Formats: sequence, C-alpha cells, structure tokens
Amino acid sequence: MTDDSPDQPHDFIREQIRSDLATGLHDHVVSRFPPEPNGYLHIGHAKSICLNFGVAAEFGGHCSLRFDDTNPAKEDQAYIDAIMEDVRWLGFDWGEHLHYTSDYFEQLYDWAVHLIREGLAYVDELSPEEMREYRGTLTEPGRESPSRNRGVEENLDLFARMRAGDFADGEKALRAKIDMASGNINMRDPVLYRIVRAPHPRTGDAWHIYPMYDFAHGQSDALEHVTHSLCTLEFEDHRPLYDWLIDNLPAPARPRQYEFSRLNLTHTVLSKRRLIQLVEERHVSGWDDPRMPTLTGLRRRGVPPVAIRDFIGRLGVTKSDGIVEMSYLENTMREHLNQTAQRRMAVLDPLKVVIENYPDDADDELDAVNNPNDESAGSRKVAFSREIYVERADFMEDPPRKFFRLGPGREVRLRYAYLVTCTDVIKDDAGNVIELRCTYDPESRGGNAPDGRKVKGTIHWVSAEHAVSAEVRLYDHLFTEEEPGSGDDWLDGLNPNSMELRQGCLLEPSLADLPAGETVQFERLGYFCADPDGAADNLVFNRTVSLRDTWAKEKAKG
RNA sequence: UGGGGCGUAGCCAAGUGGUAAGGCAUCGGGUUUUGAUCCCGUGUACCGCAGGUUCGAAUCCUGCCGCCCCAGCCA
Repeated sequence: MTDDSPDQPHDFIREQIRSDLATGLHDHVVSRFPPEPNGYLHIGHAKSICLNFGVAAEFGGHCSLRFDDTNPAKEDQAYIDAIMEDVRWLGFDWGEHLHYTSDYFEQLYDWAVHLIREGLAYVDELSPEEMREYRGTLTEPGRESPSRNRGVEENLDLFARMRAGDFADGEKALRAKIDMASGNINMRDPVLYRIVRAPHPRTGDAWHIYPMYDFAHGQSDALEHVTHSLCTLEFEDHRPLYDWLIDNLPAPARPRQYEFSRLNLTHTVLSKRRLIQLVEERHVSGWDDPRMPTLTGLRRRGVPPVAIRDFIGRLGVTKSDGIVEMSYLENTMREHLNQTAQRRMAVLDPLKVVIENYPDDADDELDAVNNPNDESAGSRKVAFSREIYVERADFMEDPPRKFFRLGPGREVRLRYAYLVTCTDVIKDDAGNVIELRCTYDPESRGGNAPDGRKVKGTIHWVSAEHAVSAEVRLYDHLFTEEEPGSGDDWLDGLNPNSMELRQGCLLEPSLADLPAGETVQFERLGYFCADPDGAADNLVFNRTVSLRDTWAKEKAKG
C-alpha cells in the first residue's frame, strides 16, 4: 500500500477526500455533525462524531456542530445542552463553528420563494392523507396534485400567507415540482415547508412554517461551505433531492453527500424512538442510566471517552451494515482501563475472617501497587488487621482440586499481605458459613514466605476495622437477546437481571473519596466508578465492566 | 412488480486482475502476589451462488440468490 500516513484510518470516505484534495477540487475539508435536538446522543452518534471531527482534523479544516432544529414539535433546549456536553465529553471541539439550522430560516424562506418564481415549487392543499394517496406506492407511480400548476403569483401569495400564519397546521404545504412518477419516492414532489404552529426553542413564535429536513440540510451544508456531507445509509435515496435542490438554488457552495452504514450493537437498541421509550416507560432510570448505550449513560457507567473513540476507530467506516458484538466494546473498555485504572480492593459479598494468631493491637500498613502497568501511579498503604473480610465466593467448604482459593486447611495469599491458612469454619444454626478462622504466617509479610513455598491462589480482602461500606451496582446487558426483535415485541428481550444491586459491600477506605469521573479496578472483580447517587455516608459504585474471568468459564464447562 | 444500497472466517474489516492483511472472539501453551494483564501459537474464508472473459479474478462481464433502506406535512 502506498501511503504516507500509515497510522491514519483508511476508508472509502477518506479515500474520496484524498482524491478531492489531490485533484484540487478542495484544498481543505469542512464537515459537520448535525444532530436533531430531540433526544440524547448514543454510541451510534459517536461513529458520526468521530468520523466528521476526525476527517476535519486529519485533512485540515474544521467540523462544526449544527443543530438540525427544524421541527419544534419534537425539539427542546434541554437536548441541545445535553448534546453539547456529550460531544465535548467525547473529546471534540467545534470551536467557533456552532450553528443552528434555525439561523438560516430567513435564507431558506427566500430560497423557497426563488423556487416558486422558477416554477419549481407550489403550494398544495392536499391533506396529509390525500397526499399519501396521490404519492402512489413503491411500485406504482403517483398522481399530480390538482394544485400542481397553480400560477407563480398565487403560489407566492399563498406561501406568504402560510408564513403569516393564515392557515392551520396541515392545511397547506409547499412542495417541490419534480416528478410524481419517479421510482425514487423522495422525488415525487416532496414537501418543502409545512405549517407548524408551535413555539420554536430558538425562534420562538417568529415562524408558523418550518422547512423539512430535505429543504434544510443540504442548504445549510452549502451555507456553511461544507465540502463533504457525511450521513448514514438511509439518506442515500435523498441524495438526488439534495443535489436537485442545490442545483436549482443560487447556493454559495456545492457540498457532496456521502453515506456510510450506521453502527449496530448486540444486546442493546440504538434507535432514538426505542431509547425514548425505555426512558419514558421507566425500563431504565433515565437517559444516563449506566445500562443505556447513550453517551451520558456510558459516562455514568465509567467508560473513558478515549475507549469509545478507539472502539469506533477499530470498526472502520463502510457501507455494509452489520451488527457489532457488544463484547468488542467491552474488550476495548478493558484494554484502556487496564492501562490507566488504579487498583483498589473491595469485597462485594463479605465473609468474615478472623486471623487467630494475629495480634489485636497491631498497627500494620502494607504497600499496595496502584497500577502494575503504570509505575508512575505509585503505591499506597493499606491497613491490615486481625479481622478482615474476603469474598464469599473465594471460599468453598469442599473445593475441587483446581479451586485456587480458600478451603478448610488450604493456604492462600492475601494480596499484598500475608499467607493465611484456613483452620476452622464457623456456621450458623442453619448451616450457613458465617465466619472463617485462619492463622497467618508472620514471615510472609508482603505475600511471600521465606521458605519459598508456592501458593497458587491470591485473594483480595479488606480490613474489618478500616473498610467503608457501599452499595455496588453490577450491570449486565440491557437485553438478553443479541438482536431485540424488530417488531412490537422488542421489549420482550429486556434482561430482567441487567442490574444486580449489592448492599453492604466493603471497600478499601481510600475509595471513599474517589473523584467523580475516575474509574478504578477492584482487583479480581472489574472496573468501577463512583455514582452520583452516592453521598459521603452512602457510597454508591457502578461496575463499568468486569474483568475477563476464565475461571467462571471453566466452571461453566462443568 | 419500482428505486437505492450491501454480500470476504463467529464479529468488524483490508484487498481496486497475479493467486486472501489485521483486530476481536475461539482453542492451545508460557509468565504472573489480580484464575486479570502480558507473551507465544492456533483458522484451509468453495471471497453469496452459477456461468463467462483471461495465462491468471475476491477483484472485469452476465444471470441468479440473500439481506438492508424508501410510500412522515420526522430527521
């Protein structure tokens, strides 16, 4: 491959850009990320964000953030604010290039008038139902509206009155005059403007008519001198209309639209409609529920934005639609967290252990490495004492040979501490194990015995006296099914155990003041971050992702 | 029965006529005070199918099959 920049991604869009730069069609790149402010951004949007901001940065140019706010009935300022926050969090900066389609309403109106004067647009009074009927079907051509050949002056007058608010919603609409027999339904005299008597988040009551997506998007691109207008595959058959409008308007630039496939992920849904439904029907706690594939949800879950960017980058950009395994995302999260997350100890399901030969009053602090993959992370002191807690799952009364943990008479290493041997098992009346008695080897401080004996298992622990308690939320896939049904039954695939609540977990005390936004590894368990639901006296942690667990896999095999 | 796309290993994806990259997963093995990490090894992908052109095709041609999108005054 002949390439001067082997580290840069290669895909058909970047190839197109290279070509356009090479032929001199453009000498820089202008792109844009154009969300409609009617919902929260999800990981699918991240693909578009990374692509658009990515190419602008790679080839010189800029990428703007443009709110496609042409439908006041569904949009809201709160979404605008949230979207900006999410894009920034993901790691992108639009600088001065913040735009709103609503900024162009006046220009768009003038252009509509221009089309009318050219005889390329007309005011129609077919009702929505009639219009659907006249449109024909996928296989049959449509019929022309009786209003189609109305005179220019009358159209001009009617359109002005639409703007003035003389008509009710749906009473009239401005349509392009193209071809009612086109195989491409978007070309069958598409509606350009409709009457919507609703206040707009930005323009208030100034307008009673609003441009449709098709009459706004390409023109906004042109006004911003966008060179490459990148969107998803479903807009492919809008491209002829996009081009038709630019061709028939005195547009200041000639953007080209390119389409790529959107991201699909297993075990979740990525359609705005469904995400809204999950929120509204309370299947999740909100847009930022850590189980949601929204950027705000992933953030609350503790996923570093760089992991998302990296994940998106690994997928590439193509036109073929597929469905990416959620485990791929999780793996990317682990990969980044493994390098950067500090290690801590936390016991999620505590089982008390008394070390009988350990002094009551010892004041023992052990050195624990903060991140074995990053020496600069240093180490910390962890208090040890006679009574500790270990993970209940790290003890078995009658363990199989390959269980490298605690069992009667078995010796294990307490991470960074001592070698201990289980000497007694204490049970309640019902026969449940409630406490372990152990002895420790005073010579093994730090975790190694002077005699060099091998201890296969190392388990984590917390000091009873020093630990802080917390609630921990363990998340799993939102859907048990890889691909939630495409029909109304899609909710049937919801995972009833997508969140497991653990109360009374015991954490290493340093976790009490873990800064928000920092994700740490609970050794041997996974990556966790503090949740905003928590308070100083009521810590709450979210599991970002578990560690890979080959032991669990081994057990599952039987 | 219309229009627009897409089909390379379980998933993502290179490849643009010269005889199939890479990543993830899987399965082995090694190292290891996280059964994590790390390291090493591991896949015959009939390149959707069938013909054709060519010395030679995943790459060109023809036909077929499968999947996705489009009939909002949503984007």
